[in-house]
Amino acid sequence: MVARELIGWTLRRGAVAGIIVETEAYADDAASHFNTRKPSAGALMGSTTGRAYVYSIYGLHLCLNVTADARGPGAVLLRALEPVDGLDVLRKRRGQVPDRDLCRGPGRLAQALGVDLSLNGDSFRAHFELEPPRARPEVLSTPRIGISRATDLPWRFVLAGSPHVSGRRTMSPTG
DNA sequence: ATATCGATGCTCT
DNA sequence: GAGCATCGATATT
Repeated sequence: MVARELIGWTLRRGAVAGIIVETEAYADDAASHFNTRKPSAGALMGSTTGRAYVYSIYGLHLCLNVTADARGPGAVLLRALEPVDGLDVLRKRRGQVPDRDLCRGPGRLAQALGVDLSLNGDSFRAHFELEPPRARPEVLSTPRIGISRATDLPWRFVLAGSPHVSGRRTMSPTG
């Protein structure tokens, strides 16, 4: 699955870069915009590869996806990065938040990268650059977050042990 | 530390 | 008119 293989890659946009530490896969399942937003998103997810799919959610936030076909419709939602370059730009765009939260969560990530709706449908490579990981990262899979359908599918992928993944922290601090 | 809740606009029915 | 692939602030332990 493409979403899994993207973990550990470095995503660059201009002076800003971060390691992809969290993704989710959407295909032809009940939670996917391929089904729930069929007229607008369906065509993009169903018949393109390597394009940006950007949408607004809850009227306030944007989310960034890459369309990718794995013998069927699909897209990968980029949920979190570990910032590695252009921290000053990220802080400027995100405001006064802890560095850990600069790109932790899909809405934050989109804001930190300066993503806007005009990118929707463009070639992903026209706006972003991807560098492969040096070593093979340890990847965990979990159910997806923030959806109410098809919650049983383990299509969320995270870099093991990364403090930059989104979601509530349930672990003790002494680690 | 966790739990709850409101904001706000786009898309589909 | 309803429902979101969310975030940040507030209230409570």
